[in-house]
Amino acid sequence: MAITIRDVARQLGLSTTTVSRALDGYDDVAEETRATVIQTAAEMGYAPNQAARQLRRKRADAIGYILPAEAPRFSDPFFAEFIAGMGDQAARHGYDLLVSTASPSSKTEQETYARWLHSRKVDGMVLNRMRLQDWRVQFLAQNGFPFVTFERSRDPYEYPSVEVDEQHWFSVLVDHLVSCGHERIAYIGGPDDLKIEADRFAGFTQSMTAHELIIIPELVIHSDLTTEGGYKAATNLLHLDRPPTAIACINDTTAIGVLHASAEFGLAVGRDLAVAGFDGVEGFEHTLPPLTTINQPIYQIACQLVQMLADTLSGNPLSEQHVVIKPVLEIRQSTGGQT
Amino acid sequence: MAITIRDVARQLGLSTTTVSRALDGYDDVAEETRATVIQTAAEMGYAPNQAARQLRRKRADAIGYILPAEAPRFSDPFFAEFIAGMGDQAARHGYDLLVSTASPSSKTEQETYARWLHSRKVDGMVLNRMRLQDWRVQFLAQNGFPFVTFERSRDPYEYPSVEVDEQHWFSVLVDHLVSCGHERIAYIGGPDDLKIEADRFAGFTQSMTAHELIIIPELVIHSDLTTEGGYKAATNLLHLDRPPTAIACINDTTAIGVLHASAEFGLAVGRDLAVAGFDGVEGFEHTLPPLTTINQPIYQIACQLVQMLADTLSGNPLSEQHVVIKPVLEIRQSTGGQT
DNA sequence: TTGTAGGCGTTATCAA
DNA sequence: TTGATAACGCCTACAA
Repeated sequence: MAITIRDVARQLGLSTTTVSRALDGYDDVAEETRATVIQTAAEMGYAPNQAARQLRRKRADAIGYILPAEAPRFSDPFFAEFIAGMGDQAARHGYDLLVSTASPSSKTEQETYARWLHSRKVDGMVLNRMRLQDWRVQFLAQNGFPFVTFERSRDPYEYPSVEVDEQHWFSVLVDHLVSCGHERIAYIGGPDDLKIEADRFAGFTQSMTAHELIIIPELVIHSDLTTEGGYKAATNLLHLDRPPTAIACINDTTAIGVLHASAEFGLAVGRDLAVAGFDGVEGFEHTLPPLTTINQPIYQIACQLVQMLADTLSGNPLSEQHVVIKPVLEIRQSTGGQT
Repeated sequence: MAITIRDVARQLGLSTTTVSRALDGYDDVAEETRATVIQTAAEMGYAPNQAARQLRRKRADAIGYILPAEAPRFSDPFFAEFIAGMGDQAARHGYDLLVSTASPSSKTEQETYARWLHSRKVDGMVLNRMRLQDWRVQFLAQNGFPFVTFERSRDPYEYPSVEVDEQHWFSVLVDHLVSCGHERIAYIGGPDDLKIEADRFAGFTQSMTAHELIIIPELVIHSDLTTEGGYKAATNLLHLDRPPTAIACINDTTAIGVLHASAEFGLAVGRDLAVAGFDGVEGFEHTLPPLTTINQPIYQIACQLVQMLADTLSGNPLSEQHVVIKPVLEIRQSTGGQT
């Protein structure tokens, strides 16, 4: 059995109260007492039982994140980076990170959120991959449960969030394609109910319209944000009688698949065909050719989210409720940019 | 405040005992009583307080995983897939997955393991990226704490694990390079203390020796398992007076960087230079050219690990203590394989 | 400055 | 079949 506070107290001939307060840094403990307590506790390998502490303090010192994993063999590096960021920042604040997986909008997803909320397993949650109408926002907001999000759904609730002006930056990406001389530009997006799909496609439309270019329906494809999806979508596009000269992808992962399909068609990406992504996942500057993208600091965004959640949980007012991050357009060879 | 079991009991005019037992499926409760209890509890939105339950039951219904994140902007997709697999399987067994991050062998890592163990935040742990001598194995084993690992360290303790015969399969990979006619083969590895480094390099040596080829010291490089590291290592290799004609990489992520460097040197990978990786991360079949690799079912391995841990925790004897997974050699274009 | 005592919500033991 | 009661380990008024 693990060592309890009572064991430490008994060992020292003190009451559990004193030990508890010494360890928690209260100032009504003699310095000398505190010193011995801390030392003895460390020697004995004492660590407070979390369950007991949680029960008493009514908080879990944990934050939750439910990975929107669509399928087995889910390996979008975006999430590795996102989780690493949350984990690091959570640790800095003394929080644990509880992770579960659930298919978006599935029954499992609902059950998991409900269970974590009701059972107080976590003190707050981080959400991303927001949907246009997001039941999670409604559910958490209505239950008064703390949460922060990356991207904002369109639900009429007030909550802290970090976001990127997706529409604007996607239009910047498309502007870049246009400035390279492209007119017949395709778009490979994601599921219709996702906020990023709506925003990024809006950015696509915005830029095309501003340049008086026509959006050709057969060049607009809904895919699933995976490399495999991008590969298939691009294969279809390149089979067309009049294929596009440029393809703007909703994310980097999709773009990788497009690069592959292009190569199979014998096209030199950057010369015969321009390809651009969005996200800026670490390591994707090493694709062939290197991928032009909108680079968002995913790790920092994840840190920022946890920071905001931690502030909320400890009652610190947030200086900014809606943090807007400015990503960077990285022009690389996949759109003919310099090496 | 959340609804407690007492609220439910009061509502029904029953004792908390009966409610608890009805909900937990004990058979000494009248069927009729159970039915009303279950229904009322659901209607009231009751969910057991986890902290109280854990305190009483002396288990957390959670398993832990500490992500060996070396640096910020950590985005190896291997881990996204690994976490997704663990999360899914944990959920199936009613376990939560607690994730933290720590730099390998850092003080933080030690503190986190110690804290989770002593505070009983988790019932068991999953380890990977094992080191040759792994303090984690010693620490957990000596404390009698349940854990499972992917790969085995060389510590003299008995514990359940899943592993791949890394040496054998890396030698298969190198055999393949040799069979393509290569003799001047380079190796880009990882940190010296990692089990996979020792094993995969041993596989390299084994194959080279078997074919009576010379291992040229300047063609053996220690890198850091990242794309960036692979890029730099390959750049150095290709700057040599007599560069290699083939490069075997310790993992896929490293290989991606090698592909990039090769392109910068104007080399057509698959024709001028052969490149091979190891891991088989989902989506990496779409690199340019598609990467020859040893494909391990990462998702399934993660599931299997959690399954074994769950069995251990519930006292089921494991049918196999050391599960050996057979990966597959995927020959693709990066080594001149067929399209 | 230190100790006593009660309770957080649940489950297990024992008695009815 | 059900209920009273105690205990899990900790924290915190309150008392000393």
